[in-house]
Amino acid sequence: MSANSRLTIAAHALTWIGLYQRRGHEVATSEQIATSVNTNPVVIRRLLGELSKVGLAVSRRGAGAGWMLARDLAAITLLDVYQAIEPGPVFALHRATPDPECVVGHGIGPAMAAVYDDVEAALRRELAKTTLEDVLRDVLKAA
Amino acid sequence: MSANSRLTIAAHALTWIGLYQRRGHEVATSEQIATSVNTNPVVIRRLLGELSKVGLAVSRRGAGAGWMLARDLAAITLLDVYQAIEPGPVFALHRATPDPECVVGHGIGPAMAAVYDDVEAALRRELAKTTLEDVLRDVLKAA
DNA sequence: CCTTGACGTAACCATTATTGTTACATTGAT
DNA sequence: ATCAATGTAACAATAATGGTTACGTCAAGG
Repeated sequence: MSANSRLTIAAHALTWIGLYQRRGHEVATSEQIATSVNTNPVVIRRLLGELSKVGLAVSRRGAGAGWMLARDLAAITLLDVYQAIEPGPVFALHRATPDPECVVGHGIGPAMAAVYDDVEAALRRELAKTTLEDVLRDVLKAA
Repeated sequence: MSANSRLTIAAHALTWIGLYQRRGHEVATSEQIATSVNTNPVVIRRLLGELSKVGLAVSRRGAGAGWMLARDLAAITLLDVYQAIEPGPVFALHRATPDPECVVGHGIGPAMAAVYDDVEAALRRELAKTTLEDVLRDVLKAA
């Protein structure tokens, strides 16, 4: 599976902003975050742009611009982040429609879809258990 | 996420073989399966090849060649199939190592890895709940 | 022993998602 | 008016998936 690191980067960015703000700073720039993540600032701006659309982050423009959290770290779960940035499901059905004349080809789609729904629900339940506050606590504990 | 349909196709193929065998046939050809799945026979052979490596399917060569199940449908869970064909994890950590001088950059990897382990475990638990026998029952019920 | 049907596999290509990068218009406090 | 940083377009590189063609290999049955 094309493992993607979008959730990792998004959680990293938000956690970084949260810690930075707790240390007394107003806003964090995409360049600062990109340095910690070790990537390009545009990657950060793109991700935070998606997060701002769903009300997890807020950006300021002009002089003294940068990013802030829209809510406290404790009020953001990994599920919130996941839903903001993950478009498609983990598993897909057939690319081309299976043979509808075949019993299996006809019934396999709904059967698998039901399973996939349960799997996605379990995945979401698990992601909902962890807040970014939890993540930050683990991060500081490891230091 | 690059939603992939490999699990769907694999479950479809195995279920098809299982039903075909119950109807009294010895072996199923990749061409027959491909017709039901609506794809190319090579795609089926590639997938079943991976499944045979972990002991879920068996192939015969020569004249009268084709595929058989290595175990009954009731003894194959979707987790078995998933583990045979899914190489990587659903979520990945950073592509490039984050800044180790940064508190967050240093601790975020292990923190997220722990969460991802729990998520994968939940996903596997869910897939283990369904056997191909269950899938076939749903398929026949829909007919 | 040789024909034959299907497997096993390599080699491409097309499509898509993700990530990295450059470039530039826009914003808004100072 | 300046200027730092956002918002966004555009493009390349990489990788995974899936479709296709081609061909060597195998073994049952004539």
